Amino acid sequence: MMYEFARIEKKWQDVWEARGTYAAKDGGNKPKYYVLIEFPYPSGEGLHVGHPRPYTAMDIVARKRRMQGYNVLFPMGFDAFGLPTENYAIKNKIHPADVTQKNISRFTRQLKMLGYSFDWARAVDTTDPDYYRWTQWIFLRMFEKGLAYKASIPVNWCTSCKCVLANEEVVGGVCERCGSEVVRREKSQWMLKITDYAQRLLDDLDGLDYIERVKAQQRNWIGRSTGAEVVFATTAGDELRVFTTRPDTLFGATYMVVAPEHELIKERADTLANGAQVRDYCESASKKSDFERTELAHEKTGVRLDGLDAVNPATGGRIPIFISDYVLATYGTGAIMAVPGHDGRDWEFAKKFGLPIVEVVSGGDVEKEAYTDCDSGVMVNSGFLNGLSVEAAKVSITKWLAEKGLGEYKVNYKLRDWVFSRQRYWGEPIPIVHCEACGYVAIPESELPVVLPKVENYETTDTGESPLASMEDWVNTTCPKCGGHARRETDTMPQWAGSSWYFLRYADPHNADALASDAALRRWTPVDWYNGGMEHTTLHLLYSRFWHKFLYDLGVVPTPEPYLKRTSHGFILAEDGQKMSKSRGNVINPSDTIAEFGADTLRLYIMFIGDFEKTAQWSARAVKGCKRFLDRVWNLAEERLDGDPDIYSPAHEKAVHRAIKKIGADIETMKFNTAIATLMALVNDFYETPPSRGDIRALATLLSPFAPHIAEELWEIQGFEGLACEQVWPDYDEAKTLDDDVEIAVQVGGKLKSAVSMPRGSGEDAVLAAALADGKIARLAEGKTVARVIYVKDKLINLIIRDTA
RNA sequence: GCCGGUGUGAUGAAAUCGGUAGACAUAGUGGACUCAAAAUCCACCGGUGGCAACACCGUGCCGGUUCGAGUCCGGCCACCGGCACCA
Repeated sequence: MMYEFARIEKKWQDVWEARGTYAAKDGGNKPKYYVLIEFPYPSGEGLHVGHPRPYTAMDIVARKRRMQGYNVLFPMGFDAFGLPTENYAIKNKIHPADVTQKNISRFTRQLKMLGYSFDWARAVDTTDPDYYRWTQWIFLRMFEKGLAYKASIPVNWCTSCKCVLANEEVVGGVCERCGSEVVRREKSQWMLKITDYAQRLLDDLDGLDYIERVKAQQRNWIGRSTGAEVVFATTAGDELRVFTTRPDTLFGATYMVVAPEHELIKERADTLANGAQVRDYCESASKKSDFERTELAHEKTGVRLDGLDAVNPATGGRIPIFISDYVLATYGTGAIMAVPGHDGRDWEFAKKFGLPIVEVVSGGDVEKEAYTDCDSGVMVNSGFLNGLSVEAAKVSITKWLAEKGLGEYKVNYKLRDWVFSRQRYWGEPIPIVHCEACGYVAIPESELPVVLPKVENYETTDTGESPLASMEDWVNTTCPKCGGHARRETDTMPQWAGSSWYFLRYADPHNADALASDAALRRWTPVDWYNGGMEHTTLHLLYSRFWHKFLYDLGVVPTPEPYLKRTSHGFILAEDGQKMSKSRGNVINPSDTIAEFGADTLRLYIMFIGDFEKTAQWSARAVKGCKRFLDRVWNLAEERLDGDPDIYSPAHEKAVHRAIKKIGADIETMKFNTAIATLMALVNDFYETPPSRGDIRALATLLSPFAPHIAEELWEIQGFEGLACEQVWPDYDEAKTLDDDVEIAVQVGGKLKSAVSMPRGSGEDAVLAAALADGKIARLAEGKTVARVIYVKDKLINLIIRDTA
């Protein structure tokens, strides 16, 4: 009989669905285990081969945990708000909600074809009003606590999406999504104060089992640095505050620089001798895109503020103030003290503008380049700091500043608040109205959800307003506070809103009274193991940690962190080594592979392709190898064998015990490729010596997390009890993994020369005797002295041989 | 520049602790089966020299530690990912 994968796969998918095999059970006393993968954005293109890599990996983990006796929650859902759907809808004149429904059903169908053990009854859809009601609810709690606020700030404006972007969405100066130019625009935006949580987001990483590169990237992104805030007085009586990580170099501050957006300019421009020139500079800086300002503008430019100087609080000397775009308005105070002797950028600027460079840390040559080392070097030209180390000087000057009321110890972060408004239609409405009398007012909880109205025209406008703004009947409303006239907020939330808490909803997906019940959250959260893409490390992963901490502070969730363990998969490249894309025509559709070889083959191949964490290249030829393996498995067991299903054959007992050990360990460390290699090697053994019924039982059990359909079919053919996927994960006996006789390598002078077979556990004397009895070794040792013997039990013996003196 | 990672056959890759480098697979070569092909099964498969036994070389490069280094240490080089005028 042929291995009819299409029939078999459909058959078992139907059985599992009918029996509710993979439902997470809210009762019972098994320990829980929550396995999570990032839910997909249901794009119009359907499933891509990139999707099954993380899904199959975590399906294997979920299946193994069930076999290990856990009550497993392994859910799936759809992150369905977002621009591609909206753009597709505009182009094809279909409502985004209809597009979304169509895409979700296609994704669901494709995912079911892969035989994943999701609990489909818990599926969530972020665009469902019953879902986004709670997204809005969380936003309102943040608004109450002052964490959601409106501010007019320079934002990143994507010229193609006609929409603002979060800092995290701007990559290399262009829009992360469409690659178009991003420019600065001053706009009033809803913001979320993620910066209030910066320190906790940083500190709590220490206790988490995240892969190191994820932790490192989040730490970098949060960007904590310590130093001091120092107050400089200006000759006009202003206080000019700066942040510095090197307060020790204060005596070397020979000028100051403020960002073009700094308040001081607005206040003082009129009083300056060169006010017009300063304003021109500001204007041209504001017109530059982020790209021009950061990537191209390494040549320093700037203008001195004529007639306004500052006083260095340490030296008492007058120093000039400049305006330059190398100082960022959004970091620190938007102003710096410039120490050209010990900062590369300040040094460059000082050289260009002919400003004095003072050495305050000895050890370099400040005329040649800035000396930035702070580990070695001694303070000079620095009054009371002279002779101190840099570290001691930092402490001393900070104390001095605090005593004089001129400054204090200060921590700064690169992390900025999260720009939370989008001028688009297909997102969650922000549940706020603006009342002329009361200002911004929250929609009462009883009126949630604020449902996204059906509009005729959801195209974007160049004015930077959401398509909702033109819906007069919807926009005009009454103020919940005073009953007067009010206008609804017409911006919507970014795509990252719904995904910031979706894993909580899986615990209790149909709850109408809360985002999830307290009991359900206590039962299922936190997530035990979360796998997702590296591209979400500073977006979704950081955002959802922030939301979760906020919910923890409110007492809504029981733990301060949402995910205990985080792993990440590599991308799948096309066969030509390029990224898969429609335009290149090199996209592999999983459905085609399933049709040709079956879901089990695809699952196996995508896991066998290479190191799970690394980028891998698709190979159609290698897919066939996995199909060949399953054919070989099929041939072994397609007819019912006789014999005891619980006893391994003497010929294979050792190999089976080893396979159980190896495969179990490999799943835990995500070395799926070597786990599959172990299965292949076991089957190769079975071709050399026919397996018993018990051996086949072990094979089907071990294979079942990887290739669940064929495992189930063989299970049935062999007449074993129950389902393969419901078996207990087998134990191995360490003693039975070991050989009675071992091959011991014999080295002479560290070089492999021979090998001897010895009983396991043999002592050095016996092995040495056997080694010397070996013809080749005897020849090498003839007439010489064995000066030293290194023996590694059961592995190797190394003889150091010298000429007899 | 900073942070993280990688470098091994023709190819994808293996190698818990420093202990027989190349498991498993793809491609290839030879054979069996077949009228033939495909499929399947069996064997070989890092390089050089040799009829062979065997010898020498071999994990990006240079050096070190060690009886012994793909693995540890120091110094380079190349590539990939992230951040970047962050004071």
